[in-house]
Amino acid sequence: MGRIPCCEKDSVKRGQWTPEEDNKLAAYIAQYGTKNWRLIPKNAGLQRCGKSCRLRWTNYLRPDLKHGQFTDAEEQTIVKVHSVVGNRWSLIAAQLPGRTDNDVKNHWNTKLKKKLSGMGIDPVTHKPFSHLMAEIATTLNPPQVAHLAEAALGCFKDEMLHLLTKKPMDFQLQQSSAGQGNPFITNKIEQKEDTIEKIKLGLSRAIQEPGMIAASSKSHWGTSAGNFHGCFPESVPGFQYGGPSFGNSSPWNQSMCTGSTCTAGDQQGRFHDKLEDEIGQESEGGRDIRNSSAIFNSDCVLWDLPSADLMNPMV
DNA sequence: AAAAAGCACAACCGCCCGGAG
DNA sequence: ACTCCGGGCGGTTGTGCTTTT
Repeated sequence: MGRIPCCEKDSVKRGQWTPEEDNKLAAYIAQYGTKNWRLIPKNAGLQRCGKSCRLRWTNYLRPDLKHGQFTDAEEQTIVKVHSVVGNRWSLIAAQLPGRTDNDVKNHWNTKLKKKLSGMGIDPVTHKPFSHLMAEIATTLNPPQVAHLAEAALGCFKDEMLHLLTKKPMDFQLQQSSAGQGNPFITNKIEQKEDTIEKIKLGLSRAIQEPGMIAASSKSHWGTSAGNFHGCFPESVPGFQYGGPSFGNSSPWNQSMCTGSTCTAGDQQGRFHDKLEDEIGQESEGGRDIRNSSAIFNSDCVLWDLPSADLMNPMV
């Protein structure tokens, strides 16, 4: 059975929209509105599928849309809301006037995910990678923990190398400031290996450190910088991480979600109910992620690396 | 200077869901 | 109860521009 297709695929045009098509669609909608998307392309004289017209309108032509770069504030909002509702792009976009779910999704996938990863934070759970590894490690026996550390390094090594070597100047500056003074290029490979070794050592230690595990299960990151042994970068220009989820209210922080197949929908729904209120209050009263800046004010404890060593958040 | 790789963004696809009739 | 439609979503592809090699 199944539904009838929204259009005959053979007879519709696909691909990039031309300015002419845009004009036709915009003019038609301005006159007749968006009542029936199936009829719109036909009536507007467009060889397009109704769904394609709807997407073009909602994602690009709508007059209230904002085009251009996301601001820092918008990025922070995305991260903040995402930490509460996950990949519900329309919900996130609703907090950003003039932005569409597709905009937000694209921006998330192309920039913000990398930015968070670069900060050592898992973009799915919004927890630091080290924290996640430690949580997993609590369920394993010591021999398995060692394997876990190896596996984790295998997973992250390529990305780490990418992040660490993307902007050689950072290394160069750090090297000279450390008084070592060797030319960057000749030491590049050695530095990579050295850094990987440091990460390896630190990660193994983190996973096996009982205090860290106890602390992480009790106090959530960002709420008590003194108890949390996580690894965060120092303040990133134009980007601050955190939000309401950094308190005990976040479903992520309660380990209900462990990946993209998160099943905590009910809880997320409840948090969503509070979301708009929270965001409203935060933007007005300043009770927001800026209060969790303590996170950014300590060097990485877990991996025994100064935060500048680990990541370049602006990659 | 040219080719290759990387990147950002627009657009599409297939599936699902809820509301209206 | 059923169909149709609009809309949401995750994933993916296509395209054009920029950066790197």
